[in-house]
Amino acid sequence: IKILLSLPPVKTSESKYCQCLYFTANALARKIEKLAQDSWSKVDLSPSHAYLLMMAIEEPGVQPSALADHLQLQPSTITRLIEKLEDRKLVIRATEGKMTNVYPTPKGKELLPRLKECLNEFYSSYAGILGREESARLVQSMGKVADKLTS
Amino acid sequence: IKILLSLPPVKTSESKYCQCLYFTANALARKIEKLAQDSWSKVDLSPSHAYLLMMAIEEPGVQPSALADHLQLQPSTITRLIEKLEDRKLVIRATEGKMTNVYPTPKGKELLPRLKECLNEFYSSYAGILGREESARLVQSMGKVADKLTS
DNA sequence: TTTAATCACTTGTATATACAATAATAATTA
DNA sequence: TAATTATTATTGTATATACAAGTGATTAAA
Repeated sequence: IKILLSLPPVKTSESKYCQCLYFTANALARKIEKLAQDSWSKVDLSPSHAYLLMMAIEEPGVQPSALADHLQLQPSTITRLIEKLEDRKLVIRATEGKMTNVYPTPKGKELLPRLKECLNEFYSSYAGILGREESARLVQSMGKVADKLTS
Repeated sequence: IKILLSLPPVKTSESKYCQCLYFTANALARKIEKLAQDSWSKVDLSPSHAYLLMMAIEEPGVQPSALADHLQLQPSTITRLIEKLEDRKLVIRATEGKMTNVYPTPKGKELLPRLKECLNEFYSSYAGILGREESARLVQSMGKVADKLTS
C-alpha cells in the first residue's frame, strides 16, 4: 500500500537555526517577495519595477536618487530598474546636466489602474493571512528595527 | 563657509512605501544580511556558507535535502553552496546511489572555533543594538508570520 | 519483468541586488 | 578664474538565490 505522506514543509520556526535572525529575516523576505511577485505578475512586472513605475506616475520627473531613498535600494539598482521600464516604454529618462528626471509615458500612465489593483491584491493577500492588525504591527516593528540597525 | 550637512540616511520607517510589508521586510533582510556578512568576513565565508559548514561539522554526512530544509533554501542553492565549500576543501561530498552525504574535511573542522566566534559576534552585534528581549521577540514573530505565509 | 513513477540531486539559466570604478557636471575653494 | 571637491548617475562585475529541465537511482505498477 502506497502511503501518500506528502510531508508538510519544515516550518521556519522549527528550523534548526530558526532562532537566528539571519535565516528568519531572509526566509520571511523571500516568502513575501513571492507573494508580491504573484500579485504583480498580472502586469508582468516585478514588485520593484511596479513600485518604481507608480512613483514615477505619482511624481513625474522624480530623480533616481529620490527613488533610491524611497525604495531603499542602491542607485545602481535604480538605474537597472529604470532601464528595463524604459525598454518596455513605460517611462522615459530626461537627462539635464548631472540630473536625470524620470517621467511616465502615456503607456505607463495607462497602466495605473491595473497597478493599483495589484497593490490592493497584494495587501489583501497578506492581510488576509495575518490579519490587518498583525500586519500593521509587524511592519511597524520591522521598520523600527531596520532603523536601529542603520548605525 | 562650508556646511558639512552629511544628511542622515532616509529611515526605513519614513520611506514613502514604509507601510508596505514588501519593502520593510526586504530592507530589514538586507541590513541583517550585511551585519552577518561583516561578522563572517573574518573566515572569508558568506553567512550561508558558514551555516552550511557548521551543520556539516555538527552532523557529518548530512544530506543536501536536510540542509535545504534547515537553511530554508532550495536544493539547487544548496548544491551551489556545497560546491564552493568543496572548492575550498572545507567539505567533501560522498555520493552513493541517489544519495549524497556531506562531510567536513579536517581543514573544515579546524575552522569550528573561529566559526563560533563569528556566530557570537553576529548575535552580539544585533542583540547589542536591539537588546536581547526585542531580538528574541522579533525573531519569534517573524518566524510565526513566515509559517503563516506558507499556505 | 519490463515500464512507469518518484526521489535526490545537479545543471543551465535567470532575477534581484550590490559594490567599486567611472564619467559628467556642478559647486567650492584658493 | 583655475583647481579641487562633491554630486548624480551609470557601467562593469559579482553574489545570493531561484526555477525549470535534466540525470541517475530506486521504487512501484502493469
